[in-house]
Amino acid sequence: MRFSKMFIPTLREVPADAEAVSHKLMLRAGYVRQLAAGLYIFLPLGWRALDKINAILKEEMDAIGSQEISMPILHPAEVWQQTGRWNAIGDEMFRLKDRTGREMCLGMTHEEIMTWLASREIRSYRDLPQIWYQIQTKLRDEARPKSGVLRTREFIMKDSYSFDADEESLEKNYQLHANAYHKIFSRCGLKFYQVESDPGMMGGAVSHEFMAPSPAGEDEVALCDKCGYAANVELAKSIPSKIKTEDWEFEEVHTPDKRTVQEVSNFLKIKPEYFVKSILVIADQTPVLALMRGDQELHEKKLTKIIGSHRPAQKTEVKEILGVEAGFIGPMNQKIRIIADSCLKEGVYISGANKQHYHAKGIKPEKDFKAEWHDIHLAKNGDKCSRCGAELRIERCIEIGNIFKLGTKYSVPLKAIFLDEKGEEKPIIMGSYGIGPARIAAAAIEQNNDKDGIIWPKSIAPFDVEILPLNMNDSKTVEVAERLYKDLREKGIEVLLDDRDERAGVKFKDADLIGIPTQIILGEKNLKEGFVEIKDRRTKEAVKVGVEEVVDRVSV
RNA sequence: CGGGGCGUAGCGCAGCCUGGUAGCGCGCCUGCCUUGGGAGCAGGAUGCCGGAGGUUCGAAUCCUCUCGCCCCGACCA
Repeated sequence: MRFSKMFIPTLREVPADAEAVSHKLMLRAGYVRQLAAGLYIFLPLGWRALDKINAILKEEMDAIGSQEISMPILHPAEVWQQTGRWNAIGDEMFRLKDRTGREMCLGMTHEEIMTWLASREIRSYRDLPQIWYQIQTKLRDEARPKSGVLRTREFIMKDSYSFDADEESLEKNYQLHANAYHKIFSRCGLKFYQVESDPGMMGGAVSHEFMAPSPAGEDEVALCDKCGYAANVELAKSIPSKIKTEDWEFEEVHTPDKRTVQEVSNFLKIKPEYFVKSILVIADQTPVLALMRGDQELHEKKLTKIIGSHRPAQKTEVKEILGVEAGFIGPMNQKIRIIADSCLKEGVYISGANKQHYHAKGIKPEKDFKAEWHDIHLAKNGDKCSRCGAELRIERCIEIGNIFKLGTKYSVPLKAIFLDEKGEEKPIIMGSYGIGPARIAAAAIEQNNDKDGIIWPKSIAPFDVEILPLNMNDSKTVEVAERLYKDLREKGIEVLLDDRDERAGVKFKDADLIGIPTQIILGEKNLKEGFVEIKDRRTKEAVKVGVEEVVDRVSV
């Protein structure tokens, strides 16, 4: 392509409402434009990059026997009603009515429709296994679209679905996908981790996420470099640092108006890890007391798995239920259900004394209070790995893909049944697998950029090579540029020729910004001696090469 | 949905407090000049000051409502 004919609206200044690096660079380099919150237009360069990513997705999907199909984006409500998700999902689903008043929605994912298809067409174990996939638009009315293309209300997704006769076969398809995903993300030049994750509303028991480390990400993962344990912090197990067991005897300490752990800690000059933090929550009308060590954070999702959905108690409720003001509550002599974090099992602690302006020192777990012990704290840097004891590290990541074992969650309600060898009816065992191509692009930029702009991994760059004829008024320059442009393309290399009548500086700046991996620089002086420069965008290293050698020296 | 911030030219911003009819830089257009890191000179175009209502002789500026966008949090197949 010729730069002069291609729509590449680069920006000198950063639009004010971009925060994430990838967002800023995608806007500045002319890859995307924003239509409204969470709605993005992909411009020619951006679309080419996505095409590259999608081509890789297709190759790797085809390689595991997954078959590409295309499903409607507009769905009738009934199918979603049958699985219960019509009601389970709230405002995140775009809903509408057709002209006859029939309720419809815009697809946010396709488990229902895929299963619907399977239910009509798959009869026998002989029809299994199947893997179907599509690369297609999804719509979700996100509460908070953010970070450019990373969280949007409309986005393209590669979603595949496996249909199996039994668990072993599902396991096989699950591993096929996991392996394919490793290949895909590696080929896209990303640094990534496969981590254990919470299946959430997708249902099913097992799921993994593929996470690309980046400060722009929304998730945190806990990683053990020694044994390889890797999990999203929403379920990561960890062992907080051990503390010394003090030989305090039980006593009540006057702590006037000192309520928070920090306040009491400062007042008594005792570190927060010697405190028990008591948090009252209300789960379905029933009060539950959650106990944390003073230096730990409660992880809501972990608690939800144990007691179901809940909310924090209001101040008046605390007084009503426990008979003492928030800030002075403790676990002793409580009649209500108590969930305590496992790390509190050992040690001697301080907590509220259940008495206004008093805290109790010398509390011994199991002796002074009973509780159900669970890991309900948020894993943090420096915690120990629950498997091998080595130190964990927490890294912020972008979720670029996920894989779920769904089991029969969708096949049962949608009656996707097959007859096995014995003629018995069985529900199809399913899995679902997603990848966000735009997130791959954004993550690639997040992981590969410098002060001058994007540095695309070769595999997903919108072009392989950019030719920079520095002076378009020099006939020799133009002649060589045109010849290289033609020869390289004939060799199957995708070339962007900056044929604009711009000064050298502008061309250099734009080339670095849009990030094509290889630049071929044609300067007058070099050309007179028969040389051009081949410059690597990433290292900025340039080599002088004879004009006739260029085509052979440029590899894809 | 809760908290915060911002809407003035294509982009980045000033002006608003203290009301008097719109400004800067970049970009854009024309010409000259220049061609190895966002050149220079000369000339030019561009605004419902997000929208609606109100106060006032007069509103970008003050007041009320509303819409939009961004950030933090909640939420997130």
